[in-house]
Amino acid sequence: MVDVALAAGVSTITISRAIKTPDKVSPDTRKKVKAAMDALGYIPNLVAGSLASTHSHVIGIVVPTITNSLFADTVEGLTNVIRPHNFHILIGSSRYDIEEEEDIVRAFLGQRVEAMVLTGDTHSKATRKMLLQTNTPVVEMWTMTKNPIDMVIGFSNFEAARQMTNYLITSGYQYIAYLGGLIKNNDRTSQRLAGYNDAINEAGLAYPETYKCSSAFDFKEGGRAIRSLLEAHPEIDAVFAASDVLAVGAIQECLRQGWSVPERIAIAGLDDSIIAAVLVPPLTTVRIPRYKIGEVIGKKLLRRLRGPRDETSDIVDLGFEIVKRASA
Amino acid sequence: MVDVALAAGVSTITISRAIKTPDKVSPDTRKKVKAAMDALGYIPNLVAGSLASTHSHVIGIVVPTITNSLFADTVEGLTNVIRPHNFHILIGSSRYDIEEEEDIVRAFLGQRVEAMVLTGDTHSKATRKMLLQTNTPVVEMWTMTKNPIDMVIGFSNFEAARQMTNYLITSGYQYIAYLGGLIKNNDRTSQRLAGYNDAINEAGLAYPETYKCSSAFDFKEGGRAIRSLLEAHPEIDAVFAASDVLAVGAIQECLRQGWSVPERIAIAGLDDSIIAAVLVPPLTTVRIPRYKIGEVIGKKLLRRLRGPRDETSDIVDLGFEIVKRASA
DNA sequence: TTGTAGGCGTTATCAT
DNA sequence: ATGATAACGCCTACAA
Repeated sequence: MVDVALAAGVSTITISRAIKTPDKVSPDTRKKVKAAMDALGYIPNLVAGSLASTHSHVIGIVVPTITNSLFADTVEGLTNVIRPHNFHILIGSSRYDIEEEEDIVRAFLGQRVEAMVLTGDTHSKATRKMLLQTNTPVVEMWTMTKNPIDMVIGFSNFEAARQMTNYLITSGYQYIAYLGGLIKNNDRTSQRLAGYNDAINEAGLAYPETYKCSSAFDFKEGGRAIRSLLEAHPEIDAVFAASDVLAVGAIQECLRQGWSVPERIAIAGLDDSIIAAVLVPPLTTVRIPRYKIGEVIGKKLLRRLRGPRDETSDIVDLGFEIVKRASA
Repeated sequence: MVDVALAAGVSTITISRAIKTPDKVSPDTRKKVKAAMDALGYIPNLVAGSLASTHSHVIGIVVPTITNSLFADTVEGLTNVIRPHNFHILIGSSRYDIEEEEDIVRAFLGQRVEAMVLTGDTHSKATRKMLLQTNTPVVEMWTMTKNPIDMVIGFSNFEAARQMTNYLITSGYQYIAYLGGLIKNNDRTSQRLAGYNDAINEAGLAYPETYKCSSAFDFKEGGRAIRSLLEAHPEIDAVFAASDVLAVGAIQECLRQGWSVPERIAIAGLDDSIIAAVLVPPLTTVRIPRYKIGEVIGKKLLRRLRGPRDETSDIVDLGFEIVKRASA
């Protein structure tokens, strides 16, 4: 910057202003500065800028897995909103482990991210403490919670599961099993299970505990689960898989076994992943506003970080939608 | 850090050393420092550290789209390798636009990323210039090129397309159309088209230009393309879609139209995306080592940035694999 | 509209 | 093994 200043015949602060707040500099100087910058190939050191201004222009986000295109949609929505404002994204994947999440949060806070976006509302004590103590704006996403760290932007996993289960019940299925994800330290999967239980109870139904399976989100697990379910309980006529991955795996297995879907057994999922619509039969599932979640996070954070006071609620429920297709 | 130093009764540099190079500090002081840090909830400011040391511990990566789980796999592979070494990832999506890529590269260099990972080998002049001038380690991925900026880690899109086309030819198909992505400023799609052309020519075949379609990567485009192809050229008995997305869209459209796959028309893809195996019929496609690409990038970069001199080649061809399934 | 002085929170360097 | 001092490259505050 000193070099550029010398070349342009001005002081360094004028260079800084010409870059950050061009309208505070005369058009003439602006031109000279631009020329000097180009000539020298100057790229401002934003690290130094961050240190001096305490504005890093970076937002951190932790997702359980990057691979899963579900969260990728949210990340894409977020970047698209914040990029025009010169914000960037530091991304980390926790592999569904709150200790790993803690490590990432610590590292990102060290990088002085201006805000943190976390998946779900289940975090380690240390994570909560660090975030509160540093007074970092926080978004917990893909969930709804009564007791947020700060902002919450997502949908009710409980309601999504409850309504889909209800849909199966009112469609006339009598023996509805449940295929869910691992529950430990995962509020999304826990809430979905709770939603299923609630719907079943409300309807006055009662099944053995073994109507419920939980496994990692994996095609193969979905197949394995449905096989053991139907072996143990041949009366089962519908399965609600609280994740499309499991549902798809289950449907594939049914094809292999010659069990027709939905005639022998109906299968519903949750996510409306990209596979759901192209599957044969197309999957009845719950559509989550994945991209929108990212966009809303971006908008809320921009306001919180730079904008005027935000009067809108810090808890945003973006809802979901039951998508009825042929599989159930 | 000053507060921690005071609390521990040592100087700031000792705090720094206790964190970064614990073995250079006596076990006793280490304990005192740890206690002071915990008591104060101290989180070191890595921004200041980056400025002082010129090591940001951040690697930038630009992908055409985050949404696409293809690149997400690569990002996941990369993070998993570098996380244990305290490196982090700044991610950006260019939306298949080299001007956007340029903006992102400029911003990331401003953040003083220690290395940049780019998709493909087609970049703006300014992008190349910035990267070379700043002497930043660069990886161009998902491609092979004779004229790299620095490192190249990927596979030959030309060969992948050529071999798949060949497979269709040797399988006995006579009229093989091509469905590809948009070619402008995209070396991957261009190379795939070239590979198809090469195989067709080598086999002594000749088709009208209208045997080739190009469109955005989108289910609907795949469907639209195959409809117009078969209307214009009913003799076509196979389609090579140089992307699974297009292939899946095409297969879905065939189902709708009542054209059996592969009897009426065979369809092959490229990517081996997660959908390929679960589709009905399962998709014949080309498997790309997506996750591995990310891992190798991580390993090479770690060596380049911190390790001993790397004697292995800076151009790594990770190959691909023809996956034969029922659709062709 | 432009400039001066000082500081952001670390780490490199050189000493002890 | 520990410390004193001076950067790192920019921005804030204040001044002209």
